[in-house]
Amino acid sequence: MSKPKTRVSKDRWLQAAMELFSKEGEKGVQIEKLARKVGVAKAGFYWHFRDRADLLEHMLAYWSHEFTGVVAADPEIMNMPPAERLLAIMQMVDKYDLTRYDVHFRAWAKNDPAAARGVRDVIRVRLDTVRALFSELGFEGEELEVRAHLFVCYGSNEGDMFGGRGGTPQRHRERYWQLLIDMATVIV
Amino acid sequence: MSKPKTRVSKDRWLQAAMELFSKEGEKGVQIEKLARKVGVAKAGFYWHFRDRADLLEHMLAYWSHEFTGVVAADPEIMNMPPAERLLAIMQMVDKYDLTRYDVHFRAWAKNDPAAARGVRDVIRVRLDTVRALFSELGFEGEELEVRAHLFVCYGSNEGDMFGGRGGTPQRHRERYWQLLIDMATVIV
DNA sequence: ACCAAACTAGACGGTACCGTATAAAAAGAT
DNA sequence: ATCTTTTTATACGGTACCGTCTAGTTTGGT
Repeated sequence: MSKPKTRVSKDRWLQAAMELFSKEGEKGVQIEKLARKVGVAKAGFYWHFRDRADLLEHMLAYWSHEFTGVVAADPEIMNMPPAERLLAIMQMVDKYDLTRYDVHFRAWAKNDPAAARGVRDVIRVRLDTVRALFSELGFEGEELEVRAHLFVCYGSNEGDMFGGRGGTPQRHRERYWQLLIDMATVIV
Repeated sequence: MSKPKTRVSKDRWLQAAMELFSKEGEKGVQIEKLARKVGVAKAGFYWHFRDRADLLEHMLAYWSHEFTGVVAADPEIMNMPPAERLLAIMQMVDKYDLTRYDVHFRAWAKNDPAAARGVRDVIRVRLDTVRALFSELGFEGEELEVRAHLFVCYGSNEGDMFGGRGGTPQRHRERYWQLLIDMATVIV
C-alpha cells in the first residue's frame, strides 16, 4: 500500500486548504499558513502539488464533486417522490453544510475565469437536479424554470444569509422550507 | 471651499477601492494597487485615511447606505401599490447593479465580525423593506416571513448566480420575476 | 537487511505589501 | 505676494509570502 499514505497526506493538505478557504477565501489560502496549520514545513506541500495554482485547481474539483457525490448520488433521496425529495435535499444540504464554500467560490469567480467556470458547472448541476424534480411534478417551460431557479437560489444562500445555521432554530427553518415547497408545488 | 477638493479626492480613493473590491474582495484592496489605479503615489492615501482598516470601514458604511439611498428612499417606488413595487424594486436592483458587492462582503464577513455586522444590517434593511410590502398584501406570521426571505434571497443573488446580467436577455428575466411575484402574492 | 519512494527540515532569493518619514510642490485664503 | 493647508514624490524598514534547493529522515516493498 504505497498510495494510502500518499493519499492521506495529500488529502490532509487539501482538507486544511478547504477549511482555510471556507473562512478566508482564495487569497487566504497561503502555503505557509497551511503548513503551520498542518504542523509541518511547507516543503512537503510542493511534493504533492505543483504550486499554489495546482492546489486551487484541486479545491475547485473537490467542490464540484461534493454536491453530486452527497446529494445526487444518494439512492435513498433520489428514489423519493418529488415533493418529499425537495425537503430531503434541503435537509441534506443543511446537515452536511453543503453550501459552506459557496460564497468564497463565487467571490473568487469574480476575477478568475477558471473559478467562474467551476461555479457555473456547480450551479448547473444543482439546477438540473431540481429542474428534473419539478418536471416530475408536471411543470414545464418558464413555470418549470423559475421554480428551479428559485429553489437553487434559496437552498444555496439561505443558510448563509439569514443566520440560518446557528441562528434560527431548526424546526423554524424546516417550517419555512415546507411553506416554500407548498408555495412552489402548487399550480398558479 | 476647502472641503470639496478634499471630498472629491477622498471619494476618488473610495470609488477606486470599491471598484477593486467588487472584483477582488477585501484582500484585494491593497493601498499600493489602489495608488497605481488612481495614478498617484500612495502617500496621498494616508492623508485621507488613517490606514487600511479605516478605508475598509468606510467601504462598509458606503455599502450599508447604498440600498437605502437608492431604493428605500425613492418616493416614486415607495408610493406604488405593493405588487408593482415588488417588480420595480427588482428592476431598480438590476438597473443599478445594487448587488455587485454582495458576494465579496459576505465572503469578507466570514472572518471579520465588523463585516459580519455590516452584512447583517444590510440584509435586515432589505428584509424590512420587503416584509412591509408583503404585509400590505395581507400576509402575516410565517407566511409573511417566508415570502420576505424568499424575495430578498432571490433578489440578492439572482443577478450573480444565473448569469443574469449579461447572460440571460432582460425580457426573459423580467418574465421570471413576474412569475415569481405571481407565485408569491397568491394565497395558498 | 536493503533499496527506492515518499516525505520533511531549514535556509535562500525574490517579490509585494504596509505604514512612516521627509521634503517638496500645488492650491486657497488673506 | 505670502502663508497655510492640502496633496504629492520618493525612499525606507519591516513583514509575509512564493517557489526552490540541498540534505536529510522515514516508510513500505522485496
